[in-house]
Formats: sequence, structure tokens, C-alpha cells
Amino acid sequence: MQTDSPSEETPADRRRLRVRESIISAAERVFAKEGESGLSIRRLADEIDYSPSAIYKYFGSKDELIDELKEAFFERLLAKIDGSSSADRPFLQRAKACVATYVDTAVTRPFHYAAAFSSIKHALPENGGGPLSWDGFVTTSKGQAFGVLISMVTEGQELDIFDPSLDPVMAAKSLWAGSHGLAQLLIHMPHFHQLVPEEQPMTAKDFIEFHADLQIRGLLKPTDGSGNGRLPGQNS
Amino acid sequence: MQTDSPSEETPADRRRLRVRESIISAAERVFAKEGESGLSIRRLADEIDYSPSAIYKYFGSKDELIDELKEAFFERLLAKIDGSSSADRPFLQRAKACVATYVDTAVTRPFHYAAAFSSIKHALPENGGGPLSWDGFVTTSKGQAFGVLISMVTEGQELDIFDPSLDPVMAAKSLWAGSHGLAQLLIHMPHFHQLVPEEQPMTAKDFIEFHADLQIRGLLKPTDGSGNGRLPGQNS
DNA sequence: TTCAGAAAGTGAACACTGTTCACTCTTGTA
DNA sequence: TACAAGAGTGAACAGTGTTCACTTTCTGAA
Repeated sequence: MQTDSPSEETPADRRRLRVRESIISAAERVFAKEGESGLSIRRLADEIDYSPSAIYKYFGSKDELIDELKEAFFERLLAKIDGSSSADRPFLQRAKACVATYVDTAVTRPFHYAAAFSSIKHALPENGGGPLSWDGFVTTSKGQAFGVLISMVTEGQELDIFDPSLDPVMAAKSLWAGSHGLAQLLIHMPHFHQLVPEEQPMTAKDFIEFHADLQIRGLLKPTDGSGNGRLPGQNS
Repeated sequence: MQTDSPSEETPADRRRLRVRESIISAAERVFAKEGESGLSIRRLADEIDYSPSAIYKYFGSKDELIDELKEAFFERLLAKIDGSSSADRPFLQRAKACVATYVDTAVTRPFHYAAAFSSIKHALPENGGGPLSWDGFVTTSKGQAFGVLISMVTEGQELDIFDPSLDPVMAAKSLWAGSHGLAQLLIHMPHFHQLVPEEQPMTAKDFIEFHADLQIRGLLKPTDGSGNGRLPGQNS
């Protein structure tokens, strides 16, 4: 039982925190290089010169440790796309950069990003109620990063650039899905970006830009005057 | 050493094939319900009343077995989106249905789909040359499903609906990324589709349609006459 | 300063996992 | 009928995450 007040932080507390930090940083180092499969408790224990069971005095389980790595990653990601979205540039450039930064950051730390979306809770059909409530979600780093996207959409609508009939939250989710998909494909299919029939040099960065372009285009205000947020020529 | 000719198929061959089939179908049953983590060799052996080591007489490794499940899944997926894209309906409806079918099929068999994109070969930075050559790729079910998307894009361009300045392969990849992303989010985040601030009923199906709409909109021929395949108002 | 109690750390063990290998048993063929 | 190839097995190996009784170390109060 220790108080939350830092003024009452004892040497023992600091020592404990330092060991905890050493575990995390070793885990971070191994995880970034080899991912979840390369990170075993025994190996981690070896690296920091403790016994495997010692780690359980600091983390309840391996999953709990990895959750902390993922959370830290999403905090960095949040900071990055927040920076992109608030830079001093024309709106459409910022919007594109926001998507591109998201994908780029994910690809830079493939194991972190992949791990953050690797657990399937879908298995049990009875998940009733709310394992994913709005209020609970928006407080997480992941949720806040999503919030940046929502703000971007509403800003685009206020600037009369994006289709005003779109629900900003839904549009942001669509945008998120699009960015997430490219990140995943780039991570899980090496050289996805240069998958073309002809010999044609194409960097990942270039393709990310292209994709961001298309994503944003889908949100643009229709110029044919209908502006109902639906595809032309459909009647259902 | 057995010949490929089915006419020379011996009873032993048929017996072997039957056992092999029983392994696959048991694996399929368990995998669909509990995924890769629920599928252990020992459990599989129990289910089919063989010893664990017997399974290695039919499959080189657990991964090899799972690869077969994934390949079979993608064959089903290919058939489905191929059906969607060639149905007798207006082009834009078919295009939308194609994307929607892809996502829907993925979500129906979450473990299969997730597993198909779960291995990270990205780890080693030196993957030079071609682990993912075009010719090699298009012969796989995954590759053929991708081919359907490419055809769809070119058809849209021929019909003067899609932006003709877009590279069809790149546009198809972007479309794939968008569909893949939504599928992944729906699989890995339960109730992603109803993640909204207000109380507002929204089925996964509805959101899939919405997303497909936006994806397709990004490919539409710009109506402002520029038609250069880039966002308006950018100069780089 | 002493001493109880709470932490920190440990080693062995448990219940798993995928995989291998020497072995037996069955089967088809010459 | 004999023999070889293949099918099937049980035990073992090297891992894994995790637990628990145990010892050691530290700290705060008497």
C-alpha cells in the first residue's frame, strides 16, 4: 500500500520503479526486433539478470507487460498524427499527412502495431453489453488518435471541403479502416507496395501518399450539386 | 512414389486421403471456433483418434496444416467476390457489393481471415529480391481475388465512371487496403461498427455498406473537369 | 539497536506446446 | 510366404507461461 503522492516516494519505491523500467526497456528492445514470439519471460529474465518469477512481481502476466508496450506505442502515434494534423499547412495537405503519418508510424514499429490488433475477442458470440463503450474508448491513446481523425473530418466540413452530409464519426471510422488496412498490408506482406505487373519502382512512401489521396477524395464534397453523400446513380 | 493418375489410385491411396481429409475437417471445425491458439496437435489427434505423431505423417508441420485451411478459405472468398462482381446489376452496385462481400466473408470466418495476415516476414530488413513476385502472387487465391478488384477498376474506367488517370493496379491495391482494414477492425474490435457517441443502432452490415460507398467514391471521375487524379488545391 | 513484518527475489515444479525418433504393426506386392 | 514400404505409436526433447513455497533483503516502529 503506497500513496500516490510523489512527495512521499521512498527510495524503495524508486528502486522498484527502476527495475520495472529495466524490464520494460528490455522488453521494448526485444519486442521491436522480434515481436511477441521472440519475447519470452525466461529470455527477458536473462537479459535483466533476474529470475523469471521475479518478473511476475512487477507484471501480472506477459500479456499485461505487452499491453504496456502497446499503450506506449499508441501514445507516440497519437503525438505524431496530432502534430501532422495541426501543422501550419493547407487543410488538404494536413489531412493527407495525417493519414500518411498514421500508416508510416505503424510500419516503422510493425510488431507493436500488429500486436495492438492481434487479439480476437470475436470468438465468443455472447459479448453482449459493452466491452467497447464510447466513453471507455475515447480515453485510451487509440481512442484519442481516433478523436484526431474526427476533428479533421469536422474541420473539413466546416471549411466546405468535405461532404457535409457525412456523419463525422462514421467518416472517421472509414478513414481509420482505410489507414489501418494499408498499414496491415504493408506490415504483413513484404513489398506489398511494389506489387505491380511491370517493372516500376514504387516506394512504400509513395504508395502511402497515393492511398491517402484516394481516402481523402472519398470524403470530398460532391461537385455535381447533389451533395447527398451517396454514390450517383443508385436508388436504394 | 505414387503416380498422379487417378485411374491408378489404390485403396491405400484412398484410405490415406480419407484420413487426411478427416484431419483437415477436424482442424477446420476447431479452428473456425477457437482459432490458432485453440488448435493444438494433441487436441486434433484426440478428436480423430490418432496419436499426435501420426499427424506428422500427413502434414510437415502445424503451420503447413493451417496454410491449407487459409488457402481453402481464400478460395471460397474468391468465389464469393467473383460472384458479386459479375452479377447482373448496375456497375456501381456491383462495385460496392464486391467490397462489401469481401469484408462480410472475412468477418464471417474471423480466425481464417486474421490468420491469413498474421505472419510478419517484415522482421528481417534484408528480404531483397522477390518474396512476393507478381507472377507468383497472381496464381494464389489471394492474388486472384485481387485480380477481380483490378478488373473492376478497369471496367469502371471503361464505363467512364472511374477516374481514367488512376493506375488500375494501384487503385485496386488501395481498395484492397480499405476493405482489409475494415475487415480487420471488425474482427479485432468487437462492436467497432457501433462505436458512436450517441445511442444509435448501427449494424455491421450497414457500416460495411457505408465504407464501401466511400471507398468507391474515391475512385470516381472528378466532375470538375480537371481529372488529373489528384486532390484539388494541391501543388506539389 | 533490535526485531517483526513486508516486500523482493529465487528455484523447482506443473501443465502445456510443437516436433522428432526409434520402434511396432499392418498392408500390398513379388 | 517373405519382404519392404508405409502407417501408427509412445516416449522424449526443448520450449513456453505461470505458480508457489521458500529464502533473503530491506524498512519502519518499539
